[in-house]
Amino acid sequence: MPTIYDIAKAAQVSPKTVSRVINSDAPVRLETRQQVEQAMNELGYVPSKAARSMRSNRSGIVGLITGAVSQSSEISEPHGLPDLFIVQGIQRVLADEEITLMIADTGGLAKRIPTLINTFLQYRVEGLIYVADRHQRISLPPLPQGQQMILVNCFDEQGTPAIVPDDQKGQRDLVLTLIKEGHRRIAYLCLHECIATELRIAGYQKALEAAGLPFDLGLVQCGDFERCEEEPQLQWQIIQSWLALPDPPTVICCGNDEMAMRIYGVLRTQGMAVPEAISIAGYDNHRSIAETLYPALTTMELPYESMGIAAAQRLIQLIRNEPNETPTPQRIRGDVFWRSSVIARP
Amino acid sequence: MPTIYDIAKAAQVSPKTVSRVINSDAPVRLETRQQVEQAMNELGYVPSKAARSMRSNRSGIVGLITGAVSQSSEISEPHGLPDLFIVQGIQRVLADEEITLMIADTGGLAKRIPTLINTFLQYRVEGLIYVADRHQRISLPPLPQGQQMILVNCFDEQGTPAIVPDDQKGQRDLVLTLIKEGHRRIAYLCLHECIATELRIAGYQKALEAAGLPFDLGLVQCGDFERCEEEPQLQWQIIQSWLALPDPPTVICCGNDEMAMRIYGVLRTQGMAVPEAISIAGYDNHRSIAETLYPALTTMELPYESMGIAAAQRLIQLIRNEPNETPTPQRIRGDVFWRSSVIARP
DNA sequence: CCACCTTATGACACCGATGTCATGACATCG
DNA sequence: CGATGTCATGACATCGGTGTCATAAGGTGG
Repeated sequence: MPTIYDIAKAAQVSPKTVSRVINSDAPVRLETRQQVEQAMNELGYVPSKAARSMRSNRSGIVGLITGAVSQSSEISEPHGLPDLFIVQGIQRVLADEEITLMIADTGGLAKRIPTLINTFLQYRVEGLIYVADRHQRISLPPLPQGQQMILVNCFDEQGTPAIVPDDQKGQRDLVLTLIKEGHRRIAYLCLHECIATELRIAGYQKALEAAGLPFDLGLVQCGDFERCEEEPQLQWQIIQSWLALPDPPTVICCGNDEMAMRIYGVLRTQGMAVPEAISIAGYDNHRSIAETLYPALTTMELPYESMGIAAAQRLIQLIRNEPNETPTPQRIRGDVFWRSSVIARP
Repeated sequence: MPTIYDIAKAAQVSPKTVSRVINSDAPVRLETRQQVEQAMNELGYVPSKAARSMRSNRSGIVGLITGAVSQSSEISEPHGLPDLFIVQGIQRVLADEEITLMIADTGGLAKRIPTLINTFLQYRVEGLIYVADRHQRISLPPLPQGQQMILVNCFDEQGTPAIVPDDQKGQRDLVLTLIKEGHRRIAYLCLHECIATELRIAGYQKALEAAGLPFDLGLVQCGDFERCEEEPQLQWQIIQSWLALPDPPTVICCGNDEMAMRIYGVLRTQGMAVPEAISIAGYDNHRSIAETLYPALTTMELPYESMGIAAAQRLIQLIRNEPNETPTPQRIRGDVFWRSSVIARP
């Protein structure tokens, strides 16, 4: 690979002049510039970032860590996680700023994180991004003074800048939409206990409250049986008990789209049509499910891409030392995706 | 950030001795080594890859390009792409070799590829990986002499080393398994025309042939109506026409898991139970669908992770100049995932 | 006892860029 | 016409490491 010295020799100028042509940071005679450019083209010159960043102290690299399961040390089974969209959102912003992204995957082993961070530091990354696979609290090892970092889909207790989905407002908005469409009895088949579940149940309650509807504890049940053999039956039992109520629900909100998909199967196996017999709503807008299901699923978007964009923008602000008033964690809203799995009621 | 000079001063040795401690490439007196190590710990020393790779001419970086739609210039709508698994497979291998991965996303714009490659070249990547979002033929701009590259999920005409899924053997294996379980009349509801579809239909034929079963052209239909409004009806028409045959199929192979998921909905809407009335098989083992559907979907794995692993291994061989006899493209086999959407027949 | 080798360390140049400063050729101005 | 300014260019040091070579101290063998 040729260097500026090779170019300089070929164009019969000094290396410094080649540098000036590359950076156009000082006047160069047109004729000279053309000679240099010709030499660069002929030799196929590509500048070396390593040499460049050594002088300028700017690597142009941001490091991203993903795939860890914070507490446990087991290897997690990734489920087709669309948290890839977070990375895509980040990419989009960074590409515009001419920042290159380095990605490291813990492979589910939290203990690898310090090593990964160290590798990034060796490359003198200008910022670090940690992306969790689900909304959670985490705790990362301390970083060197002045090293910027941002958390996505998670937060810590030290107040590191963090971007999380607004699960509470999300569930609230979804339920409010259902109410607006005439539903009064809304069941919630939630996921196992976790931060998202807590926030979403709170949002569900807020929506009912805002609409002046009573909160019926019986209409909130955990429908997540971790895909054990009997899950469909257990879920059907819950639904049956709801249907047996004097005032049965007209719509079931599911903890996420995957659960909604399974409930489609359960209901239909029992001869119940969606949405004619009962409406179904999901959460996440996991598109390969929500758009593909028949009928397509009404759901609340988990705004992964927006979160990625927000994270990258915030990180760039940090790198540039621009002030930012946004409190941490910064909660990102998603949109309701209204599809045909819910029918309006008079 | 401290340098070896700072460490050298603190430990009262020369920079070169610090270097020796870091690389243990020459004998250092125990006492001296401890002094240096102590200084490194106290000052929080992290070596600079930029400086290091400048001398050694080894960046320790591999670049990966993903997300492009080769021909068209439109932005594609990613569908929850599990080709993330390709990247994870690559990661796993590279991490063991202490190679760091740089990732760039075209955002669906093929014309950005040359720029991305150029950026990678600036970092002096030791190898390039191009990952396509679906099995296809592509054509990439030429690379500088000696620059190693490997294609994943795609191939070109220049014979660049490529890793692709073995769609033909995959579909053949799946159908052979169905036959082994007693099915004799197997319908195939395929995707739109593309390389994967061609290969899979060929595999379907080979399986019938191998089992001595007749190939009935009527049992192969395109069921991909691009999610237009009438898709469910059109699909139902096809299925109805099959069911009206004197010797109707006992199982429907779908072009992929998403289509299988939609067919579940279509069949159930028509009051047909899966798998009691008719069995369903998919393709891809898109886990968030296949495992989550009720009943769980029998399908053929699209071996994305294995492809990633194979690609990374092959690339490392190329980088190290090790000989490799494997022909290009190298086809990776997946496994049949037998789940409850298909019942055995006597 | 001296030639020779091994161990432990340092001095110095170099990798490929860029910042600083110097220099020569003109142009401009009083 | 000489002082000053601008343009165009080059020499040289520098960023943070490592390769090469030199060197001093101590051990070994003939």
